[in-house]
Amino acid sequence: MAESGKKTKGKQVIELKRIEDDKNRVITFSKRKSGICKKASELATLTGAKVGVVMFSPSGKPYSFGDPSIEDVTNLFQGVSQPSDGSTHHVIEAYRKMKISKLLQDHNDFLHQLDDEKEHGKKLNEMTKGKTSQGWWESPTDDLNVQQLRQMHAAFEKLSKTTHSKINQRNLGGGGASSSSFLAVPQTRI
Amino acid sequence: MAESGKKTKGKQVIELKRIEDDKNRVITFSKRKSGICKKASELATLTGAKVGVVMFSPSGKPYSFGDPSIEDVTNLFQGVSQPSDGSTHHVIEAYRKMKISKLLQDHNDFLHQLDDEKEHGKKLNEMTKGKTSQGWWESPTDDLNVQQLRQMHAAFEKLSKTTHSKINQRNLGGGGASSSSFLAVPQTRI
DNA sequence: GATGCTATAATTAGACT
DNA sequence: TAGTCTAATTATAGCAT
Repeated sequence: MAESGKKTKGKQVIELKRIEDDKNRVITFSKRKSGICKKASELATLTGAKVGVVMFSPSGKPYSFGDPSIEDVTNLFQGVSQPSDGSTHHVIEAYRKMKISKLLQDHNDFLHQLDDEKEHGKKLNEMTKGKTSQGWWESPTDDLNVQQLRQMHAAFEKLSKTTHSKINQRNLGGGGASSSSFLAVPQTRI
Repeated sequence: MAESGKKTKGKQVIELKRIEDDKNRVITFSKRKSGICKKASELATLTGAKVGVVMFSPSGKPYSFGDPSIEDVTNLFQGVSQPSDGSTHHVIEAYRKMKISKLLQDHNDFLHQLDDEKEHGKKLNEMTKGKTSQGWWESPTDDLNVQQLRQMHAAFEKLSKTTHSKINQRNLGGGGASSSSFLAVPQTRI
């Protein structure tokens, strides 16, 4: 029969820009995430290198790969150990973590919305409906609060920078100017 | 000519174990390091994911890639170093509050800017500002905060709807971040 | 919405520069 | 040390399940 002769189109070239189609984007993330982890694993095996990979999916879910371990590698990179502070109120801390994480996710989605005119707030709505993703912030380690604040700020900072370049800033003349310099504030006494 | 007919052997299969030959191992690391960073960059571009990669070469040199930046991504996952003093419990606590407060301020500023560009989201902005200006995040027993988060959520959503056509910028600079954040840090040594 | 399939694009081992 | 070339291996885009 005059069949097409080929079962599939095979791999096609794709443009190096954000994949707009929701489903496709998620599938691509999933597949390529695996690919990168495999590559990282091979690199570590073949060369004996220490490799750490951290990825946050478009929806904000964290994934990681590490050899010897993601913690080891990132700590090695930052060259630090973390202070264990067991004196904080854990309930409040947990709540705070949840809130911060949530806000961070919100911002991620918000950024994408600005970038993505087709989808408006569809995803945001779905997310709000209750499937707050669970994950890294519920990890056993209990001393991530300060760090997570920095995460938060990094996110905001990026957001601000991105926006400022487009919108003529108006609010940063006075105290608000510290948006970008805030992170540089050392551990000073309050 | 009765030559072998092929200029090179092409890519050969290699065992998934440590490459013993020194030179070969280093070359492989170098090549595959580039490959992984490229993949990571593509993943970030295609799916909007945040990706961070940290690698220590066989000789101990650190390399990293990050989108938006390696610091942001690793901070997001683990947090940056904190000079552990042991006596900073309370300071940290207060510091956190200050930072949260500042973050919210920055955030409000951001909302203001968007609002300034387009007047449609004015009321929502007021709402958000009103809810947050009283310091809800500092309440010791804040059981309603999730709800308020959702309100903030709504504000984001509405705001994005009114402004997304105005702001048409890619998330965080895209490819620009890639090239500039692919850096070797020659200071650390293991 | 995750997995498997297939044809094709992309990566890379080896040799050289 | 990094870049080039070639041939062969891998990864994966588009579909199907």
